[in-house]
Amino acid sequence: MMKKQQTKIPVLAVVGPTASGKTGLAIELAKELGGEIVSCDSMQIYRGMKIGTAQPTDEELAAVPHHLVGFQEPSEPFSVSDYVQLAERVVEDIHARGHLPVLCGGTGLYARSLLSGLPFDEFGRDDALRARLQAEADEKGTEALYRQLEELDPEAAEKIHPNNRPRLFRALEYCLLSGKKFSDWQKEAAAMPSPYDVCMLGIDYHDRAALYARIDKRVEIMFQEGLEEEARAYFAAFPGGTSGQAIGYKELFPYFRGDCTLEEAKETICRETRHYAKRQLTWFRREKEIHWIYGDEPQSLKEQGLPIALHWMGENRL
RNA sequence: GCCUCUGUAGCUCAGUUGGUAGAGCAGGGGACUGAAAAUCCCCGUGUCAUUGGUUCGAUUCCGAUCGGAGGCA
Repeated sequence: MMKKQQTKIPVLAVVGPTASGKTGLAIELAKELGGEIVSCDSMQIYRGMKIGTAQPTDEELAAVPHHLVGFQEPSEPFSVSDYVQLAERVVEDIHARGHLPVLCGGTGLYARSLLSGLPFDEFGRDDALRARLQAEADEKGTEALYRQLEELDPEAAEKIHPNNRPRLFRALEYCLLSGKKFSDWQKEAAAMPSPYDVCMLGIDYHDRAALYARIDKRVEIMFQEGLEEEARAYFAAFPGGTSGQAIGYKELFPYFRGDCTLEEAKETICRETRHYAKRQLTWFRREKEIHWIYGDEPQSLKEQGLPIALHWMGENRL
C-alpha cells in the first residue's frame, strides 16, 4: 500500500470556472515549486484562437514551461481520449525531468479523465455510424434510438436523458461497435485506480456576481486585444468541428453576417460565458477531493493555495 | 391645459367574461466517462402603481392620485 503510493506521479491541479484566475495562480505555484504547466482546456489547444480562448500570454508562456497550448489545427478533430493520450506523455516527461506537473484548466471532463486514468479502448468515435444514427433520429425520432439503447444497455439508458442526443449516441455507438455494454465499460473505468497522486485546488468566489463581473471585464479586454479580427479569420476558414464550439467566435458570426450589432454579440458572449462558468462550478463541486480557495477573500489565491500544496508535497516526500 | 393609451416576477410581456396570476429571457440548482466553451434536466408568491368606491369577494369594473408613452393645442 505504502509502496504503491510512492510509485504514483505527483500532480498538482488548478481547476475552476473560466476567468477565475487559474492561469495566474498556476504560474505562481509552478515558479515556487519547480513545476511545468500542463493545460487542461479543450479550446486553448487550438492554434489561431489565442485571444478568444484566453490562452496564456507570451510573457506567461515565457515565465514557466507550458504544454498542450495552441498546438492543434482548428480543423482537426480532437476529443478527450486524444487529450488524455497526449497529457499522459507530457506528465510523465515532466516528472522524469524532476519537475512537478501542474495541471491547469477548466475542462472538467479532461481533468477527471486524465487524473482518474480512464482506460480508453479501441471503440472510439465512428463518424459513419454517427451519421447513420443522426439520420435515424431525424427520421424516426430520438425516442426510437432511446428505446434501442434501453434494449442493448438498460443501465446506460437509465442514466441518460432521452433528449440528450450526444450522450445517447455515444452509448449506442459503443454498444454497437463493441458488442458490449457501455455501462460495463463505465464500471470498469470507475474501478480503475488513478496513476497519479493528486492535489487539487479549486477556485471559486463567495460572491457569484464578482466572478461574473470578472467575466464581463475579460470579454471587454478580449475585444480590445483584437478578438473581432481573430474571429473574422476563424469565420473565413470556418473549420467547424470541436473548435467551432468555442465561445467568443460563434457568437460573432451573426454580427459578421449583419444579423445583429457588435454590442449584441458582445452581450451574448458575456452571457454564454457566465452560463459556462456556472456549469463548470457544478462539475467541480462534485469533485470531493478539491481544496477550495476563493478569489474574493482578503488573502490572495497564492497565499491560500501555496500552503496546501506545500503540505501535500511534504506528505508526498515521506 | 385637454384627449387617448399604459403601469402585472430583475427585464419584455400574456392573462384573469370579478374568486389573489403565467410565459420567454435573466437568475438559481443538477447531470455529465471518446464533439464537453458541447449537450441535457429541474426551479416562477409577485403590495398584479397608489388610493377610494361598487361587490359576499377586485389585480380584473368605476372614480381620483402619481409615474410612463403618444396626440391635440
